[in-house]
Amino acid sequence: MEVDDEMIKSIGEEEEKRKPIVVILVGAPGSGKSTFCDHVMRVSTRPWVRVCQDTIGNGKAGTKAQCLALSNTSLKEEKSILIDRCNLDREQRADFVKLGESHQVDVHAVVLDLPAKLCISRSVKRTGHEGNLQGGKAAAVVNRMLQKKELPKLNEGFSRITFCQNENDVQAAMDTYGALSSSDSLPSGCYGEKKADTKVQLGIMKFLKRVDPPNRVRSDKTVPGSLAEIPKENHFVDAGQDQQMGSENGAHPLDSPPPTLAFPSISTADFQFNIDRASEIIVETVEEFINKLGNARLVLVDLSHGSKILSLVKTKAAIKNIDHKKFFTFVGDITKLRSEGGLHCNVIANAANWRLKPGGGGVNAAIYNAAGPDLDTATKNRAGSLAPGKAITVPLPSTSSLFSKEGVTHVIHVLGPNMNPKRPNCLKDDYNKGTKVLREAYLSLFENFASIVNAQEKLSDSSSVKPDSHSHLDGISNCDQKVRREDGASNTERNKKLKGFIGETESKTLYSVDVKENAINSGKKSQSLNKDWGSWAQALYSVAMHPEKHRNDVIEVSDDIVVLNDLYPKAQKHVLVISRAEGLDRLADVREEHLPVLRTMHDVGLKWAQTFLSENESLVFRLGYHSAPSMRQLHLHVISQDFNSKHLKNKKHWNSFNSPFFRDSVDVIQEVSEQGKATLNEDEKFMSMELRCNRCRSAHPNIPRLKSHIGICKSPFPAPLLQNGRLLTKSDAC
DNA sequence: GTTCTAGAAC
DNA sequence: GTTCTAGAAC
Repeated sequence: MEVDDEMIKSIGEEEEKRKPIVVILVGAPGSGKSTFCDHVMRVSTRPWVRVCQDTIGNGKAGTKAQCLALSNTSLKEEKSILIDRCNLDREQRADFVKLGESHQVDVHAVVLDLPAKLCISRSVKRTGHEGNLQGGKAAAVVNRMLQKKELPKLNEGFSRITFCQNENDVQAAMDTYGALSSSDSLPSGCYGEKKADTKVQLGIMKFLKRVDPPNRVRSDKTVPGSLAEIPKENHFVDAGQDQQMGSENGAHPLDSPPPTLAFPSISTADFQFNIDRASEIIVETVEEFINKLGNARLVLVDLSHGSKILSLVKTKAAIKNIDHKKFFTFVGDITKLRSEGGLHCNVIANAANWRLKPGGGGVNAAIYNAAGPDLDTATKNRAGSLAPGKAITVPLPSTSSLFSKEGVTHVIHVLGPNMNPKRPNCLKDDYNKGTKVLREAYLSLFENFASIVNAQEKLSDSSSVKPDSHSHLDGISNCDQKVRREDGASNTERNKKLKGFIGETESKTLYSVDVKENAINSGKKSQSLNKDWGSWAQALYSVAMHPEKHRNDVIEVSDDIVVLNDLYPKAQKHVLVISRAEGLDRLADVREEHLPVLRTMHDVGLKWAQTFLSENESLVFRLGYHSAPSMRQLHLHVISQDFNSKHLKNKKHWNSFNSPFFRDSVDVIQEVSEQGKATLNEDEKFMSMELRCNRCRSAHPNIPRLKSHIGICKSPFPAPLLQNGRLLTKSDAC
C-alpha cells in the first residue's frame, strides 16, 4: 500500500474541533482486525472505542444490534469507533456505514485483504487448536467467507478506503490511524488498491528468478498475495493472454488456491522411460482429465532448471491449447513447494516403488523424508504394495511436517512402468506395454486426485452449512465467533438442541436410503480414493463429514463427534459415537495426539449410556472399538449387554462384541496414553471363536441357541469386565 | 456393514 | 426337510 504522506500531514488544518470517525474494518477471521484496533488504541491520542461483536456479549454471542448501540453511544460522546467484525459483504457493512449519515461523521473502511492461508493459520493458532480437524475446519470457514467477500467501494458511503494486502500495508495503516489526533482527519479516496504492488511482487519475482529464467515477466496488473496465480504467468512458454486477473469491478479472485496436485514425471528417471514418449502421455492424459477437475489444477514438477521433460510437456501442452491455468509446469522441490516456491499444492504425487517403501532415492526418498515416519505408517495402513499403472491415496496425518509446513493433505503413490533392467518388473523395450501402463498410471493418479477434490468439496460444504444451525445469529458478521465455535468452544447449546432426536428410530429407513445413495456416489466418485474401504463402508464417514445431511439419524453433533443410533443395533441400545476427524478411519490410525478425541468420544459415550440407564436401570453398557471395523471412520460402540436384537444374526456379530476383537474404550485410552497406540486384536480367529455367553461363559453350538441362553442367563459378568469401569451399570451412573 | 443363497449340519 | 453357516456380491 502506498500511503501518501504529504496528504496525511496536511490533515486537520481546517478543523480544530474534535470530529469522530467511524472506521469499519473489513477482513476474514485471522486477518488481524483486533491487532489493528489494539495498536491504534494504544498509540493514538484520539479517544477510540472498539466495537467488537466477539466481546460485546460478555462471553455470550454478541449481536449486531449491540454493536450498533455501542457505536451510537460512543459517537454521541464524540469518540471515534473501530468496528471490529468481519464486515465482508456490503450488506453487513451497511448499517455501520449509515452511522456516518446519522452522526455527520466520516466513515472509513480499512480492508485487511491478506492471503487466506495466513488468516487460516492465525485462526487456528488463536484458538489453540493445531490439529488436522480444527485446522481444516478453520480453513473451510475462512475460505467460505472469502468467497462471499465483496470489497468495499466509495459509493457504499465511505469517504476513505484503505486496502491492505500484506503486513507492511497493515502496519502503514495502523500508523496512519494511530497518528490521528482528536482534530485530525484523513483525506478521502481509495488507497492501496490492487495494482502491481512492488513489495509483494518483488518477493514473488525473487522466487521466480530462482526457479525459472525471468524473461517472461508480465507487466499487467496482478493480485499481490494471490499466490495461487504465480505459475500462470511464468511456466508456460507463451502462456498467453491474461485470463484471470481482471478485478475491474471489485470481483477479486479467491486468495485460497484451488485444489492442486503436484506430480513428478513418472518412470522417466530411474525407470528410464523414454522422455519424449512420456511427455506425450502426460499431455494426453492431462488433456483427458483436465475438464473433469473443475477449478482444480495439475502441476508437473521437476527439480531441475534444464528439465527436458518439463520443456517437452510445456511445448506439447501449448500446442494442444491446454488451459495453462489448470495445468502448468513448475521447477522446484516437490516437498517444499509452498515454503520455498510459494505454490500451495494440497496433494502431491509420489513416484513410489512397488513395495511402497521409503528410501531408494529420487522423489520417493525425498517425500518420505519430508513427511516423516507418519507417511510410512499411514501408507502401510492402506496397502502393502502397488502394481505398475496403479495409484493409491494416503491421507497425510496432521502430525507430518509435510502437512504442517507445506499444507499437503494427501500423498498419492503412483507406480509407473519400469524400463530399467536393473529394477524389478522390467519391461525391457516393450513400449507397447510400457505406454499402456504409464497412461494407466497417470489416469489412476488423476482419478485419485479427483476423488480427493470431491471429498474436500463436500467437507467444505459441510463446514459452511453447520453454522447455519445458529440461524438466529447474524450471518457473516459473526464470523469470528463462528470460527471459535467451529473450534469447539461452545457445543452445549447445539448438543441440547439435537438431543431431541433421540428415539426416532423410525428414521432408520431414511438413513438406509442415505447409505445406499452414498454407497452409489462413493462408488462412482471415490472408487480409487479408498480402495481398502468398500463403497458400502463409507456411510459413517459420510455422516461424520455431513451430519447436516443426516439430521434424522444424528442424535448429537459437535465439532469433534457425531452420535447416531446404529442402523442395525445388536442390542436394545446401541449407538455409535463417531469421530469427525478426517483421516482417522479406525483404531489402527489412533495415536497419542488423538487422546483428546478418544476422551471426548468416551465422555460422550458415557453420557449416552447414562441417559439410557436413567430410562432403563436394568441395562448394562460397554463402550469400545472394533479392532478392525468394517465401516470407515473411527467410531465408538456404546452397546447394552443384553444383545437382544434381531440384527444379531451370526458368529461374527457376536464375537465382534464378545471377544478380544472388541477393545474397551478405557483400555484403548490407557494404551494410547502409555504406548502411543492401541493393541489391535484383528485376527480372524476371534471372529470364528466358539460362541460363549458373555456372562457365565457357557458355550453354545449356534446363534439361536446362544440367543435363547443369553435371554435368560442372570450370572454376574466375568471379573475382568467388572474392573476398570469397562462395564457401566446403574450404580456407576449414580 | 447387510443380503442372498448354496450347501453343510442336524 | 429344516436350520444354520459362511462366502460372494453389493
